[in-house]
Amino acid sequence: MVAGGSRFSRSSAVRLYGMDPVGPGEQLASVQFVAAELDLAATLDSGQAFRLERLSGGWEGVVGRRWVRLSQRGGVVEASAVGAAGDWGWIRDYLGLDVDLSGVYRSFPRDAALEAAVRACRGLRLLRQDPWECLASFLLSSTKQIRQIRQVVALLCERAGGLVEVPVGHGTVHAFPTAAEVVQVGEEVLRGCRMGFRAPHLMAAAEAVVEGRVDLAGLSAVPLEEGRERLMRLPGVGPKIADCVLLFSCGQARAFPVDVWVARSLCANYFGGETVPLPQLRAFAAAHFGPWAGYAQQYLFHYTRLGGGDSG
DNA sequence: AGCCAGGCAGAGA
DNA sequence: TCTCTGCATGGC
Repeated sequence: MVAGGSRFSRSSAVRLYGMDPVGPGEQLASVQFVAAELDLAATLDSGQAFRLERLSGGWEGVVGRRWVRLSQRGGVVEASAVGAAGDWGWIRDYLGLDVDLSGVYRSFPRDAALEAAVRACRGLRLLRQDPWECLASFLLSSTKQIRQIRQVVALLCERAGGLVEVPVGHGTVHAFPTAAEVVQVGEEVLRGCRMGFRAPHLMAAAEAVVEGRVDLAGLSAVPLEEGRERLMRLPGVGPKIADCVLLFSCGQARAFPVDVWVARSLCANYFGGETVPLPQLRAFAAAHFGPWAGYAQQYLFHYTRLGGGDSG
């Protein structure tokens, strides 16, 4: 449920798109709620999700199959969506607001690097994303800059995803394609989205989901190592991408994806600047950062990318 | 122009 | 177990 008074305002008619519209009575609805310990900017700009774009005064994009606009003033978040927004629990889930961030901070080891990152990024939360969208997006992420991942994902949605309802006067917006839709468009279309050698990986993952050879929903209820093993059976999924999926969409808070930035940060701050092999970095992280290691990882990642620490 | 980007997989030491 | 390399593509 949403804290604070739910206020449905700014209603207006909505234009419908898609194959099976719900009906012409749907309206733009907004809600304001108090969100303690949330920095929306840090959360949405920290490279977890690639479909919410920063606009003047907020962010706009698609969550699940809903168009949404988000903004924040002080401790108050305003969310707008189209149609049956329900009790807005879905946006609270997406923003990970059920996690007690202060408790997470208290669980962290007391070391200078992490404390500096927390000071700089306080309020950064881990999103709870759709597992398929998360897996597909991070399959496309390898050796690409975040800006470029956003472009490829946008192309993919445009060419393979269905339409979602948008406010009147708004340009068309596409949902992230389902696994079945990815299979249906075929690999040539994927290559046209500039994903290069990742195209067959995405196609194979989509086929595995469609054929029921991988159960993404089940990954939340399985030990971390088991989840890794299952995901890494997919071509193009190694330890890093597996941990991204487990952390960003399966609630596995111990998952600790080590990319080039996190590796850089760990080497600089915990190994005196020497270059340490990836498996050793992962082993160190698993032992050092505790039950919320994945959050620590995201703080180090974002802080390092902002130029903080001794590694940027 | 050249190096790098939220990596992975295969080969070889 | 570690290191090296190719893989597409574009940003800086």
